[in-house]
Amino acid sequence: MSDRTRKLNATSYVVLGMLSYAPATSYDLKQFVGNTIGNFWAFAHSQLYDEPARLVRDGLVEETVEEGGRRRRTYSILPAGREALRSWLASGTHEQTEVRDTGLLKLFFASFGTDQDLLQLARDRHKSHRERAEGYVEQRAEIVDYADRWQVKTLELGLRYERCVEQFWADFIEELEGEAP
Amino acid sequence: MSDRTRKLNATSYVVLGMLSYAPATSYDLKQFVGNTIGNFWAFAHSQLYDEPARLVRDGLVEETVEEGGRRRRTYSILPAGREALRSWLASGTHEQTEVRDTGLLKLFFASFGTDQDLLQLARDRHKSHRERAEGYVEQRAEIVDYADRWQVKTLELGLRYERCVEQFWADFIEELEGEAP
DNA sequence: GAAGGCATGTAATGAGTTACATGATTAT
DNA sequence: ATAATCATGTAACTCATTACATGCCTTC
Repeated sequence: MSDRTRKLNATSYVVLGMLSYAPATSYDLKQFVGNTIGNFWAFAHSQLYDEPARLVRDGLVEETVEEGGRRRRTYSILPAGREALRSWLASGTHEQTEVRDTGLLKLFFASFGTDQDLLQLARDRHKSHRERAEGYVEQRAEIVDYADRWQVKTLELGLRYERCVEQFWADFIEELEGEAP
Repeated sequence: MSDRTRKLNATSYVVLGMLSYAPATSYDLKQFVGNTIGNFWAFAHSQLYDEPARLVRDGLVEETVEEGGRRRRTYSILPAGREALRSWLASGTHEQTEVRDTGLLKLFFASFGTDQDLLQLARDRHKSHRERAEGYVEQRAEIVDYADRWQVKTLELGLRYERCVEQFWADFIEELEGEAP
């Protein structure tokens, strides 16, 4: 364990959490993240190569290198890592949720564009949120029988969120079309 | 205008958008952002010092330095900057929305914590989203009479989102309490 | 056996965060 | 006139994004 304890961030806990299920390579992490929390919180694949290396340096994870071949690196969580995750889960959660939505930014500044732009934006966003909601429904059906109960719950929150935003844009399109028929 | 055109990002457009209303110092930007889009997409104040400087380098914004005193720097948008904003508003929007919510991450990994942690998490998150929703209601009342129409709309989306997530956690708390009475 | 995609990684750059510093203004 | 807070900025560090590079496996 290194003495200078770095402050862990969200990426750290995602990696620790994933590794709590089983040892994994960076590629495994990438796959798992891509199908689950990557839906709402995206990580570039290089982050999933960098972060485990940092956790090794921190003494929370250990690395075993495949003999010969491609010398792939597999990461396993150490007791200190499990402890870090537990203590994070037990700590208060006061950070503000961030919703990074380019569509919202464009709506905010829509006065500097045309009416056409805005209508197009609303249609794009409506479609995108609807598709994502549908994706969640499928995903839920696929995993509901065997996945971790809380993972399924997470998906349900995602679904509610997408439905809500989808509805917003639908109402908004209607409002716009009512004005300029 | 510089020849190597950097790819602008969300921060860039926020600054360009704000400056489209009127010239401003970094501090002005910080205030405006803090009261509006900062609610869902936060920017550290240093970003609002760095980004205008980059936009100057890009030839999209110009800087005038106060004579004497604190030599404060005021930024104004140039025609090329307005054009960049317009063209962004006219372009398609296909980026996925990111919802960076620590609560969601903790829910996802809740199996590695205790039931108590989870209940506490649900209560924290419920409270936080409720308060934010209430804040939006007030904010809307304050600005609805004079603010830009689309800015108000943005706030409405924020409000719907908060209500939706608030409800999720409320239902979830009920579910948990139903199990371990 | 060549092509295409999956798996694995690194380097370079750019951006974001945190901490530090200090000048101005207001309130007591 | 001192404290507190607002306003203004920079430096150091960490993190994220993008591009590059290439090995391995499947399929045709």
